[in-house]
Amino acid sequence: MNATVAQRIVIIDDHPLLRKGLQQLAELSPDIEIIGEADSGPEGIAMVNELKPDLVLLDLNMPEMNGLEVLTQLKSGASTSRVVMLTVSNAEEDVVTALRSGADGYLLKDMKPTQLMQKLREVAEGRVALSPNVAECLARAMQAEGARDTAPSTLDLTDRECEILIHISEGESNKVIARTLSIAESTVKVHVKHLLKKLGLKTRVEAAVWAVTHKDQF
Amino acid sequence: MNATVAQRIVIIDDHPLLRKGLQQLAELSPDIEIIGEADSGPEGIAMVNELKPDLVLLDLNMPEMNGLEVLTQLKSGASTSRVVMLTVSNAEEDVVTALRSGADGYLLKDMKPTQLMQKLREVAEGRVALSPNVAECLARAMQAEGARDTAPSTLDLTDRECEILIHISEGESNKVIARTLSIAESTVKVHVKHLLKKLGLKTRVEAAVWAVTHKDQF
DNA sequence: CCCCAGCTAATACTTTGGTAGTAGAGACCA
DNA sequence: TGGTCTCTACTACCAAAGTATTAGCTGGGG
Repeated sequence: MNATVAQRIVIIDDHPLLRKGLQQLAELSPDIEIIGEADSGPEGIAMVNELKPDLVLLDLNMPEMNGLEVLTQLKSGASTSRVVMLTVSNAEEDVVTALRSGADGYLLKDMKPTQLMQKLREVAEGRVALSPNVAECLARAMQAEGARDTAPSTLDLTDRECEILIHISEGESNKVIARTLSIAESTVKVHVKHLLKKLGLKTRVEAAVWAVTHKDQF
Repeated sequence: MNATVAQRIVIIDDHPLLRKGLQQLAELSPDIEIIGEADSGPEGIAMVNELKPDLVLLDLNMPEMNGLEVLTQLKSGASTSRVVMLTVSNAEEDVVTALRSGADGYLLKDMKPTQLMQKLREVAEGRVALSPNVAECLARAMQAEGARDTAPSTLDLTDRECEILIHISEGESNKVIARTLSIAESTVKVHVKHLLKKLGLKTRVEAAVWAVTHKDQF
């Protein structure tokens, strides 16, 4: 593959020092460009939705909003960015949950810089990047559970929120939705706000697009 | 994209001569491989179900079983093969019926061989292949019935309007669109107003939904 | 019993979206 | 040359969307 265009990356991590390190590392790699940094989940989600990076490096352990929550919101949202977890924890549960939730990679912060860059390139090519220990960990998890159900992806929109999402995707205004459901417009606004938050989106337009591309999935 | 693997094709046509011609043509194209030939509908259906080709070339006018019947059976069955009609008839009715029945292309036998191969590659990439005359024919059919569809879809959209429509469908605000296109927000508003008028819609939400459901069509 | 989640509703405020009218610059065509 | 089209840009105004906060009501579970 010819990497003519640099990978555009957003980092979501609450450690400034680590972000600095990644910055420096990226400057040595012409095929990797860090276009944004966020030190919290919500901020990161907003940034991803705005910048639409090729890749998101996401820390697992953050105050305020857990990295896994951020991951699910990113993956359920309009974003098509690939997401790689970058963390110190190789707890089996976290690894499994992250991958189930759609993570495109799971790397540990103790990796050598050159290895890390190599892994990021692999992700850019569509592969799943795992630290060696993580791979082992994953194998064990697989053995442990054999064959069981797949696809949790609960996506906890309430009935009412789903209903309103459908109306949004049909181009209806809050006022019209309110009238057809016989509730107040202010109530519709509340539901809209909640479903936007849950989907990790910012406007009803994104919600409408999400709804038509993921219909049947909510 | 990645043409590493050749397209596996089955031909269903009752003219041995034409089949021979396609064979020779395929031998000159390393990315296209004919893995089976059938000279009747029932035989073709059986063959498709067994070989599961990437692509089926299907004649419309065959004795015993009409090509459209074969098409509907293939599309209603377990097969995931793409089906391209290859025929001498460009009767409007046939074209419309075939496409409505799920055909992935409609080509005429008088095409130049190189053109034909090109169209088949387009189908492999997920596009719909039409002979030029067929496209015209289809356009006429649309005009004829366009009254009730709420979709004027004359597609008068200018380049700029198309561009902005795409940004809308990605959930971007007028302000963001203005910034990325390096024009004023007021100008974006003008374009939005025009494209809404042309599409017969009232809000950008409807436009976004229209765009994602009719992508490639504008 | 209380607590919690979901639905309802309101107020007040800021931002964004959409309409209307005007107008200049550049391209193209007759 | 004049006419038309596209893109650009502005002003002004009103409608719609979204945020923030508070709060009453309900049903189910610990």
